[in-house]
Amino acid sequence: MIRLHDTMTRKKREFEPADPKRITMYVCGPTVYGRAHIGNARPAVVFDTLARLIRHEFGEESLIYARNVTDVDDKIIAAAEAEGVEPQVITERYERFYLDDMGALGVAPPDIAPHATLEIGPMVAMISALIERGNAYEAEGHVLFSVPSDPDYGILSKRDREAMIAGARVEVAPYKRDPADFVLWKPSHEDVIGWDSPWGRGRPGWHTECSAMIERHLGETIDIHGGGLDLIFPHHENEIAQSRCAHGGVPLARFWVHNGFVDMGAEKMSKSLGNIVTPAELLAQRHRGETLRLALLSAHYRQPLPWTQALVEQSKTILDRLYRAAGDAEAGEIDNEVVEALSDDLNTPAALSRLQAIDDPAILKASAKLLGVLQSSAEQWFRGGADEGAIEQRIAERTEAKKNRDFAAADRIRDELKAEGIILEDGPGGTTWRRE
RNA sequence: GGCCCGAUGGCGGAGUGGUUACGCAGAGGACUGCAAAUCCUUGCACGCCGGUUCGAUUCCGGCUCGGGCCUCCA
Repeated sequence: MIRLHDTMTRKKREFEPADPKRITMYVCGPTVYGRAHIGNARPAVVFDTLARLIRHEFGEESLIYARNVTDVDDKIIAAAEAEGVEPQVITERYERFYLDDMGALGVAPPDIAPHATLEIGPMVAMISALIERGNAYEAEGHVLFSVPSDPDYGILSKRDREAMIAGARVEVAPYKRDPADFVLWKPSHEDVIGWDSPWGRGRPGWHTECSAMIERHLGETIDIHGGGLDLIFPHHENEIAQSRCAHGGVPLARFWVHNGFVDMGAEKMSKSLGNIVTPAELLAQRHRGETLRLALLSAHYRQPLPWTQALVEQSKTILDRLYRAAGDAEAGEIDNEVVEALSDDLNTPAALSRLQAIDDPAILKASAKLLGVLQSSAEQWFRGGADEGAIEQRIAERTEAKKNRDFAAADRIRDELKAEGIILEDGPGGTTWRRE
């Protein structure tokens, strides 16, 4: 039995899918205009882990996991203009980077990766439906969602109208009937990417994409909708409003699952604060993706996670030990306590703790797979990518020096290899080596 | 200002009404030419003030501090 915290009710509840043979999960994916940072990676890793758990619990084929790609957006347009290229050049490049980066973190591709630009038809259809139902209106080439038309608006973020108006940082464009109304469709000038629509040439607003893609690929009500905490308002609130109103009031998602932030110091890591660290940078510094993944799973997904060098190093040490413990074992049975820990609202720290207590290599290997770690061979982890021949030769030289009790020479060789990222260890059976 | 979340040892981090996980780092020891790895041993905490209770880190209230959202944001 899996229990999940649901943002809508702010409580942990038993996760009972509507159809255990067809569980639907949608997670807000990247807007592809720049390189993902570690904070962006957290939801990808968290929901990848949740997907592993669900598949373990309900069967490999039970889950349909969709993660969208936002490939039309004002930031993309701006980036394209800045480089003097077509938006597709930007979006294709950064989607490729995103998949590479997430792949390095052991994140499996989702089952479905809908692209906003390929879903314009469904979006136009949904917007039209909202207009027909009186939940949206056209104004100066824009189509806006009428917030006052939806009495349930605010159910997820627990905001009432007065609170939202008190906030009043919303742009009050002259064509808005109500300050809280948000854009479903906006006009595009001739030199900007756009599609023909009943309201003229334009492009969709961000919130619309997700609602339309969910409807088309997964259905009117999905089991799990995930994303970062910062998406609760306005993005998910708006998705809910659109979908509920377009579908006669049926709920959009049965569970709303939100991950906390990765922090730098006391603040969240974010591009606008300029305090980001990217997986690409860390990987370039010889850190392994698996290390970064473990670091991201070291705190419960709803807690803030302070990102530090020490955390990365600690994660590496833990993985070294796990790999030594697992050796070259084949995966065996999965440890039940690991499953139980994960089943309790994806308690990865508790699962990791249990993992470190498993002394059967086969069970360890199988159980670690639920967390998406320990899936290489120990040989690959400790030695992969190194120039074995050269290292063996240096070791032979050092062994000779040791035999002659020339410890200065022996230590020099060891230090030189250390500088190249190779650790030598003398054991009863001779000298062995591993990558740092 | 409104809404929301958090505060656990040097660090990371679970959890619990009563003997307070686990990991990293540290200390001591074994082993080693010295290391590394491994093994053994080991010190260290529940923000403040009240309340409920036989008993609170755990429940309730207040406070302080920190963070998030309210604009793009994982």
